[in-house]
Amino acid sequence: MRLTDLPINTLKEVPSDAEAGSHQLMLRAGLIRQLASGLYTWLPLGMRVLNKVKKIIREEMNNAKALELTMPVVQPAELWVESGRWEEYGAELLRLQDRHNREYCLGPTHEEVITDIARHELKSYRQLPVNYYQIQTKFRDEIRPRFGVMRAREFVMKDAYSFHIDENSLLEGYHLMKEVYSNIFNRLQLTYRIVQADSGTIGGNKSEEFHVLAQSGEDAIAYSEKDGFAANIETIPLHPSNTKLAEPTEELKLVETPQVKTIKELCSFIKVKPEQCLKTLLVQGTDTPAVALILRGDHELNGVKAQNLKAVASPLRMLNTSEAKGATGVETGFLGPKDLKIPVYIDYSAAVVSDFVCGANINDHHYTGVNWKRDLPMPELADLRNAVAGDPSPSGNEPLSVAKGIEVGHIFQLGQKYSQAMKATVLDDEGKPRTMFMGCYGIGVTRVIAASIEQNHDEKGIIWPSAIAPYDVIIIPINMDKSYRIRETTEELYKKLQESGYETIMDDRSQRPGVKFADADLIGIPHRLVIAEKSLDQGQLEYKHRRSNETEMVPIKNIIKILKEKQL
RNA sequence: CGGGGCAUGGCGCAGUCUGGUAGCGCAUCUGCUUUGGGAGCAGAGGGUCGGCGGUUCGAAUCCGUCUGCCCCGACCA
Repeated sequence: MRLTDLPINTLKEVPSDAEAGSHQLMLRAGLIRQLASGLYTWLPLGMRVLNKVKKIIREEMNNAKALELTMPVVQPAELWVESGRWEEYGAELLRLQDRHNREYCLGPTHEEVITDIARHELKSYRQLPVNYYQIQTKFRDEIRPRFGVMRAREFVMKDAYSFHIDENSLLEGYHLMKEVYSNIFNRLQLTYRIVQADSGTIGGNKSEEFHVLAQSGEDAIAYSEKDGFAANIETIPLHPSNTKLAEPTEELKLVETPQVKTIKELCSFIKVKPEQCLKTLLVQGTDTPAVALILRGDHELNGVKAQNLKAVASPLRMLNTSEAKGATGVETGFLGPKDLKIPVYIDYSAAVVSDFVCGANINDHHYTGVNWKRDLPMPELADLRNAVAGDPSPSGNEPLSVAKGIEVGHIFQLGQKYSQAMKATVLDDEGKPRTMFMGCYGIGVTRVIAASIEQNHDEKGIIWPSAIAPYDVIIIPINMDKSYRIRETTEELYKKLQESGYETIMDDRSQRPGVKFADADLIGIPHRLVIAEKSLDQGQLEYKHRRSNETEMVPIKNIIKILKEKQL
């Protein structure tokens, strides 16, 4: 493609809305443009990347005998009522009505539709197992779209659904998909990790997530290299600490702390570390207006774990400041476990802190040098927090490391949740109807692209992995307008590369070299070939890989051979 | 949905406090020069200052209201 035929509108300045690195680069390189909150147009350059990702996914899915189909984006409410999710799914499901006031939704996922297809199309166990998939636009009315295409409302997803006669077959299908996903993410040249996960609203039994490791990730993943364990920090059960409670060394002291309401403020006000402070959170109780949960200052409450306590109302609800004050008589910043007149639970790790700092249950006051047993009785212990780096791995005693991840894939063993609700049965070898077992498998296609950029960029721009680069090669002629030789050589080279199957950009714009170099770097084309007078005399051109800092002179006539060698 | 911020040419911003001729950089177009890392000079086009209502002789600026977008928290591929 000649750049005179392909308008690439690269931006020097960063659009002020873009926060994440990948979002900024996608806008600057002209891959996408925002239409409204969470809605993006894929421009021609971005579209090429999108198509490459789709192609890889299709090839690997087809290899595994999965069958491609396409289901409607708009789905009738009846199916969702039948599965129970019309009520369950909540505000994220965008509901709409047609001219006859019939109810529909925009598909955030397609379990209902595919189960409906399966119950009509699949009659016999002889037809199983089957895996249907599609690559299609989904809509989820996210509360807060952000990071561009990373969390958009409209996005492209590859979703696959498998149908099985029994649990064993489901397991086989699940493991096959796990392998297929690994192949896909390997081909996409992503650094990723497979993580144990919660199945959330989709439901079912076991599920695993594929996370691309990146600083900007929204999920925190705990892992241990040695035993190969990895899980979302929210899903890891934690046990009572082996640490012994140390003997008190400080006197209990009441300290005036005016307006000091957060752990951060407290730490700088009285010069302690967060792990030496205990924080008190109030949630709604089952039979009481309030239950107090005590955590170490540096730890995070885990909602699912807290919700599992009998005394805590489900679903979990934090009290707002006025309710909290009503239940305790104290402002929220000054709550503490000592002399608190409501049910109290304490996280295991908070129970082994001695000489700690906590709210005094008196406005504008905290205690320092507080010790369990000496100054107050030990409350009931529980596992209340998210795992952090250094916690022991559940599968051994290795300390866990924590990394940020972007969820790009999720595989589920759904079981019979949908097939049962929607009566999807086949006849078995005795002619009896049997409810099918299902698996479902998603890949965030558009998110994969953002994730790839998060992992592959530098201060100049994107560095595409060869597998998904919009073009393989860019030719930059220097002073083409003035030199017939340059033009001629460039045209010849362009033709030769195209014929050899390389997707090539030729920058034939009348721009200064600096502009061309900057654009080439920004849009991240892997191989750069520069044609200039000085090297032409030797029959050479300059080769540079986007990832490398070095250029080298190579003979023009050997260029195809050289590109082949560089392909890795 | 709760908390915060922003809305002025395609993009990034100033001007708003203290009402009085709408401005800068980038981008775009024309011409000349320039051509190995986002050029220089000369010229040009492009804005009902998010919408509606109000105050005023006069509103980008003050008041009210609505809308959109972004950021921080609870959801997910």
